[in-house]
Amino acid sequence: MTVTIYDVAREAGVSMATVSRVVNNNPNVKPQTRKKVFEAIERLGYRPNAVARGLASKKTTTVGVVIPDISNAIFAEVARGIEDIANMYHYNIILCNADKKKDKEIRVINTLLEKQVDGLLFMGGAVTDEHLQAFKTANVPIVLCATTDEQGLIPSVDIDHEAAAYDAVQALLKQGHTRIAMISGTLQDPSIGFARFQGYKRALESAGITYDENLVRIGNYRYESGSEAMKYFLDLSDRPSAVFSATDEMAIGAIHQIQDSGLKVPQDVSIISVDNSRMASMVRPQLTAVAQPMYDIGAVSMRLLTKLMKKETVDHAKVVLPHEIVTRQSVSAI
Amino acid sequence: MTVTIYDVAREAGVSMATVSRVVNNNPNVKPQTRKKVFEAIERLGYRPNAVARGLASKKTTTVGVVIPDISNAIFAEVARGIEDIANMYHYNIILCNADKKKDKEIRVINTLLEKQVDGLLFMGGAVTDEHLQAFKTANVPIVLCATTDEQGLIPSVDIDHEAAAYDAVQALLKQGHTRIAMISGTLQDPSIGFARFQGYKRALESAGITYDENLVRIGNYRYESGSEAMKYFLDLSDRPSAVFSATDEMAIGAIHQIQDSGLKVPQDVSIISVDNSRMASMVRPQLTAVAQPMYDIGAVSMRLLTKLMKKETVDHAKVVLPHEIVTRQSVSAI
DNA sequence: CTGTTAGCGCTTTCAT
DNA sequence: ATGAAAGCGCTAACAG
Repeated sequence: MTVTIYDVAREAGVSMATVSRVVNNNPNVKPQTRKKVFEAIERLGYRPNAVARGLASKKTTTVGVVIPDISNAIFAEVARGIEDIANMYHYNIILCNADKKKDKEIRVINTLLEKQVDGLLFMGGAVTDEHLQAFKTANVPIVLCATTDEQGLIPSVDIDHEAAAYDAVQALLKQGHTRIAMISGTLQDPSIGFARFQGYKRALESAGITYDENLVRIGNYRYESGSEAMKYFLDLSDRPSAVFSATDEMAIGAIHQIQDSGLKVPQDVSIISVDNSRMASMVRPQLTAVAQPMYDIGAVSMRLLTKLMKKETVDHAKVVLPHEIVTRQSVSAI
Repeated sequence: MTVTIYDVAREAGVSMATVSRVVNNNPNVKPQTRKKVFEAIERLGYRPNAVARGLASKKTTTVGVVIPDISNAIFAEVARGIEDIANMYHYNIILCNADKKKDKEIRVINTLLEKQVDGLLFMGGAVTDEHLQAFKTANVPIVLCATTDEQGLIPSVDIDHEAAAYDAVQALLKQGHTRIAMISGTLQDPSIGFARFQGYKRALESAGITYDENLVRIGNYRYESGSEAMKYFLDLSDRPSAVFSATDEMAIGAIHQIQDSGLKVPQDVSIISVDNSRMASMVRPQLTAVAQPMYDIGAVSMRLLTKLMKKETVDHAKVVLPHEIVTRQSVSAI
């Protein structure tokens, strides 16, 4: 039924070892024998069984990727970066959505490890002690992707979310804004939520502006929640002249809310966000945003993982990719 | 170093078979023995090796997914549908981007098959004879996802792209438009490109309108190409009063092009598209579009694949999911 | 309900 | 340059 390496060996009149060598491109094979083997492979339609190979060699050339949600544009972009580099190094990826839920994350990490992945890329919510525990039992390298652990024990690649937020708010400050609101993500989320909120507060502080909790609303990263938050701000007696949104999508919701209430962006309210997804240039006015290099985060973390898997020594196990502000039309001077 | 089923057996004072039984939830184990085994597993920190299991049982509980581009929102949505259902049936997915390139598609199909996936979900460009050939050598079920083969030999789940386009254009016709342009995808793409173009032509025909090739531009599905196509139409001496776009993203590019030239949507030009991605409600005016149920296409195709993998008999191996037009604000009467 | 025993298809020493 | 043979860790009859 299925043709095995043994069948090929017999057909070619050589040993299994020799077939294995030609299949694996081992140079120690006489060209003539190699040819014979290839012909036998062709004739029989032989297809190597990667599972058997994995068992024998203890390598599967597949890596596990745990991701919050592949249907989120930001993460999908990271995933593409990961897969491109994985492909380049002949790895395949097993993709698991875990929705930033701790239990689900732990569960998929374990099944990935059971599947004997050669390495693991983890993109999730907070990295808790339980995560650390699970990582410890893995005897394969792990890199955190678009996240970091508090203690900085695990290799990771990410941007500095706090600084990104800080820079975004600075851009608003520089235009003379002083009443600056924030549409935040949940503070439970360490990077996108908490870190960006911290950056916002630090920027305000640096300008001597006292923090006003009425100017902060927590959204769920979605368009609608951006709209709702903005509605709240607009109804304030003393409404903000500028808004910092933790994500593009909420920013766009805010923009439309402003426009729908007859006001103008940026003339009446300026808006800036962090992300710079493709959508940022697909709104009017186009959105000014701090760019997170998502594709690169994916690509670099996969590259780092390949090095770790090859046991190469790496100098920077914690890489922080630069962010930059891309100025479009949603911010103006007050 | 690594603890195996044999170690657990010794530790628990039972045979490997018994350990295997408790790990696999085989009911034929005395509760007491089961308990002993679980304790040994716990004590040793045993983690079953899925690769070894795969070799022995000839099942990997993983399915291969070839997708054009995971960073494309439409496909990412399908992928999420696939993964959710896969997860529900305890399958994992190996994800491969193939960019609708035939060579790449054939290559990943083969590596997926080498990895002994239990089934394959194929999302790609045209299904050529070479594809059919590759599918034939697979001895696992395959389902086409958001595509179909001409001959209808392979199980598939998709919408009727031709009818979707037809319906979209009908909606324009119903509003009295007669000069209707189309922003198409490449005609090489059977479903999104060619089929939608055919639907456009058929709708025109049904209304007795002669086809004018000046009213069709080929885009690349991206925002910018929608803008460019629209610019071309706007420069026509006798510009169209309505535009049908093959995708949301190009439609949004067109909307902005119209607005940037001082005209209004839908007052001056109506626009309709096929997709109904989340972006459709994130533009102003909100985009009227024929909804493709992408998540469902993914979910249903994965569900179908599970049935095929379990060798259940399926009555409809070719499922065509319904599409519906969701009316928003981008279309008005002429 | 439990144990014995062959493999699953391949890689990898170790010889030759 | 090539072959022989011993596993890799597990499942699946089969026997009892």
